[in-house]
Amino acid sequence: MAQHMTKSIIRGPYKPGRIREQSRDLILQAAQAEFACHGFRGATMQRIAESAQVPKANIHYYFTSKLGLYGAVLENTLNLWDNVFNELSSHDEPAYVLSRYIDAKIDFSRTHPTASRLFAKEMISGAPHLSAYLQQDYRQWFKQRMSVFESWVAQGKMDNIDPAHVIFMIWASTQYYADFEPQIIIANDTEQLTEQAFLDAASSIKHIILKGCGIH
Amino acid sequence: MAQHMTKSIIRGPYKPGRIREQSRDLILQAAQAEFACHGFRGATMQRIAESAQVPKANIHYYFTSKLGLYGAVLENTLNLWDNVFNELSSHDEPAYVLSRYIDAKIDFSRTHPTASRLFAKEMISGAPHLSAYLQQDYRQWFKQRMSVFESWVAQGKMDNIDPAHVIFMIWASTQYYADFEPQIIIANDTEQLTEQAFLDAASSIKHIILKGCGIH
DNA sequence: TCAATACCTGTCTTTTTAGTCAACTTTTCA
DNA sequence: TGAAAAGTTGACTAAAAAGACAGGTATTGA
Repeated sequence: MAQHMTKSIIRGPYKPGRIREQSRDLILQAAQAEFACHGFRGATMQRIAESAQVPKANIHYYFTSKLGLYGAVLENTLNLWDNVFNELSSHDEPAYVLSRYIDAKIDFSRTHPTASRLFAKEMISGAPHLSAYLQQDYRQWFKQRMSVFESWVAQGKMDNIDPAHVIFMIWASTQYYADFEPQIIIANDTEQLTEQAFLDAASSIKHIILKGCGIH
Repeated sequence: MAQHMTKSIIRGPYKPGRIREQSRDLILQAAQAEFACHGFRGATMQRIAESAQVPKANIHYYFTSKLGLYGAVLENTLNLWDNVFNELSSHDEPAYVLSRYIDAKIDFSRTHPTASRLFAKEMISGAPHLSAYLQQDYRQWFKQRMSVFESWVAQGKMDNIDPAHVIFMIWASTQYYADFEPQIIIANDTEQLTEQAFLDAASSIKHIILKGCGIH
């Protein structure tokens, strides 16, 4: 009530669908964290409800089922992903493109760790809910990048390495700092990963990838 | 019965504890796969029982509880890990050590994918059941390797890169081929990963890591 | 102001789950 | 060989889970 009034002042008068959007976002946020931590089967609607501080029945008002909620979370997270990486399309200089891409990936790991973990969990489980995405957008994206790398190899701008492995190495290395955080924290003897730690990681990864691929 | 007789012929006369060992192994195997796929909470005793083709009550005869079973699976897998990597202790030539290490890691991903996925799932969940291991054996192992890298840097045998990031890159890149198999399969446009695919991956990773670190 | 619509939630049902237990069979070894 | 020990399992219980739903409140626009 007081809360709703405040929001209406900030965001304008109520319209049908407005509250819907806010509540859905709140639930999606909590659900993402819960699914990222415990996987689809391990997550419970009750815990998601508690985390979002809404009654469990409220979740079922906005989402058809647990599976429907999970699908919405995945879709939501995929959009986020696309928005972040779409800009990095094409450029002639591999050093520039790869540097920016590695920076963006590391930044994503820092700012959206749960999104990264959600996908990691889904992949490790065999990606049963991502087949449509993997077969289409992802496959297309991957093939495009492959051809860019191949043109760089043909132009002598980098060593003759299978581009797939380079891409996998970049993904693996950058996502590692989100997905395997506990391991890194203990190795670093620290409480939590600072922004500087992520910048250092990006710097090392860029050094090794660029030099390792013979890119100047 | 027939099964038991066969085994007794192959492995000698029965002794107390013999059947115990066999049944435990069978259950542990099934449990590892189930926990790797669905995580601790997502796995169910019923599914593990079906996968191992034993009644659920039989699992509770050998393991105190679901948590006890999970602990046994983790311990079992940790031993496996140690046995594979302990040999690679120390050698003067970084190129030799890192090459063999990368080969061993990739081979582990190929031959023990569920073990890799089990740990990945546990890490992504925040490693709630691995704190003891991480705080002791792992920490110790990590510090030892760090000092080896530092001596290489001091001797001018490799570039001045924070060793932690190099180790993380190797782990991330090699484990990726076990943990993110669905993604790699779709990118490669194949049905399953062949041994050759793993060898190619190892080759590319070695090229990039060694050259990228300035190791000759 | 006042219907109409959107939103909220306590309570209930059904299914799934971990774990128990007592009766049973098989194996061992003296 | 036969009694003790080890192993096996169907049937049960209690707790936790997803989901349904009716009866409520809040918001809207005319």
